[in-house]
Amino acid sequence: MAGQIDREVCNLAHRFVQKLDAHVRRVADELGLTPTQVVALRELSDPITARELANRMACEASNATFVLDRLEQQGLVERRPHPTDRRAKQIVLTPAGERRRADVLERLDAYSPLAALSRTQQTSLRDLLRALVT
Amino acid sequence: MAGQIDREVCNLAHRFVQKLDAHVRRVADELGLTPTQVVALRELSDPITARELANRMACEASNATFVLDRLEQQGLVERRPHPTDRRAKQIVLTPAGERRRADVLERLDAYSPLAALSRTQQTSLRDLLRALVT
DNA sequence: TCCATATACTTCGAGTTCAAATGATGCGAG
DNA sequence: CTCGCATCATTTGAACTCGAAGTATATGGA
Repeated sequence: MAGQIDREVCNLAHRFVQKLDAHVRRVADELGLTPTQVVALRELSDPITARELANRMACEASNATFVLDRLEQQGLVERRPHPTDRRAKQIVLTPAGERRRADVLERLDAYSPLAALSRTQQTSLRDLLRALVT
Repeated sequence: MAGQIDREVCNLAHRFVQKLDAHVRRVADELGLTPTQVVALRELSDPITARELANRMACEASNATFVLDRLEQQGLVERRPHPTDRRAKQIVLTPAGERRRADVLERLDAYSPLAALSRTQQTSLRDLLRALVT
């Protein structure tokens, strides 16, 4: 049966992503942030636009707005007018935001979700997923 | 860099699961159900317990309670006392629930999320994910 | 120049999720 | 038998998600 393996793979993918989320949640609890804030800080490397953040977070733009509201309230980011596109806004980390981001990265990197796989297995997995997503 | 491939794989997995969710959402819209109801109906094959449903749905028990409330309100399932364990309840599909489930399965199966992969690729993917989740 | 279409951001509602607390029942160790 | 701990189901609260609708700006072509 074709549906058989479909089912299992979907279920496993779901569980794997849940595992990733659980780790993010753990880090968020440690740092007194919410999970989405952790992900947003992870992705906020350079000054980027809100849409670009949504792309990196793989979510809708409305979610980016939502999390940026919170981060802005906490003084971790700043919304500046975009230099060339007046529709857009440039998101910039404040100094406090930079420090927070450093904490986030340090804790996130203290765990490799792919540790159970060898290097060649990791690249196989990457290639298979690439084929599925595009 | 190790973190490099970690990042990409996690992102790809996230996007793949989003694609799966989008399909479920589409089916849910077509049938006038919510996405979670669709997933619950898919998993409700035999009379099972609420905990078992949560396991199959890969979610917390409280979510199973939540979705069962809705399905019960709509007359699609029934909660019966469990024959041997008085803590548990047996979830049974009503005739209307059986019909609904048939619709759900038909539409869900009309699309294979793994169509982009060959059979051997599918089993490779399954094995890699198995190793990650356990 | 002016209009049609596309894009950036935001607001809002409905539905989901997890996690913690609660009450009832099962079950094994002493 | 009974005490202590595990398990089933439920309730509740905070946060997250999507998608649709609305406003402002951009951009290409008539």
